[in-house]
Amino acid sequence: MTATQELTKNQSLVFNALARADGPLSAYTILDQLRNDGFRAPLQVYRALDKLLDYGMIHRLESINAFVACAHPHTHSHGHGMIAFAICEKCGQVSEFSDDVITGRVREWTNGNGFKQSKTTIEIRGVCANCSTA
Amino acid sequence: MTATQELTKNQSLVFNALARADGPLSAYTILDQLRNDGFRAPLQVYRALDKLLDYGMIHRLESINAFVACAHPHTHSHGHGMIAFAICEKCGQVSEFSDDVITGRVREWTNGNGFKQSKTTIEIRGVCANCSTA
DNA sequence: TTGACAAATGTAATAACATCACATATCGAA
DNA sequence: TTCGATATGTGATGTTATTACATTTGTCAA
Ligand SMILES: [Zn+2]
Ligand SMILES: [Zn+2]
Ligand SMILES: [Zn+2]
Ligand SMILES: [Zn+2]
Repeated sequence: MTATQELTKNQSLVFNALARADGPLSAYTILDQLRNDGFRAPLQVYRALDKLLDYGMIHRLESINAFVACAHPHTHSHGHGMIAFAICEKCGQVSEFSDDVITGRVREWTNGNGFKQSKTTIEIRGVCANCSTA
Repeated sequence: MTATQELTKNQSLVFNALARADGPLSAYTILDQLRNDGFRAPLQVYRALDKLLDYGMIHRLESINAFVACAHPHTHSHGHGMIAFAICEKCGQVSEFSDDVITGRVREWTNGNGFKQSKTTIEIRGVCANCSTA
């Protein structure tokens, strides 16, 4: 299966919940939103989330235990450059960006130290432009 | 109070547990290690951890829900440069480093986007040099 | 010294996040 | 059609973190 194709029923429901949200959602928030669609247990959500993470359609924000739909599904190639997230602690907005210099510096460190990197998390918490002017 | 001074009893116990560990510990692991010292409830650990984080003596690893004693308490100035952690998924070893170029690039992004950064997490998961040769 | 306030501690209960174990169903290829 | 891989349903359990409230300890000024 390729990334943007033929999701199963549960995967579609979970992805759509994230896609229509204006910010990150926790697994249990998703569960509550999908009760009327037949969801009864956390595992139904977590299994779908795992697949969607595999497909690169969503991201997990480790610092807030939440999940967000990928903001740039067509433009950035997950798996190559590292992705950074700026998370507003006021409104929950998440901005996603990729920086080749950061990616390069991390690679230099890992190569220099014989560290075989598998996954890298870069999360910036703070207050977004909108919320600081308001 | 300054950072490396006069911890309270509980703060000392928690800090020493982290300092003598060879890797990160979860709050509940610390709790279990301190049962004989009178610890009975998670909050006793979490409260001490919060203070030690304030003092910059320990770090929280968001991607693994664990805490680690600062590896460079005298050399790096927490609060200025951002700190990155390389976490071995085999042995648990954590290497801590700080990179001015990464710090600068993140600052460029946040300044350019009007984002007021408060805390930044950079965590690299993978396998350390020792574990990949073994 | 004592009264008052801040900081630290003790404890139980609860909330929030995530996985295990096992049964059943669905789908596609041999 | 039969087999294996994938997906699903469900309850129980495991793990991480916080709320609420009572008590103790330390500090300092009146
Ligand atoms: Zn993305
Ligand atoms: Zn905001
Ligand atoms: Zn440190
Ligand atoms: Zn290792």
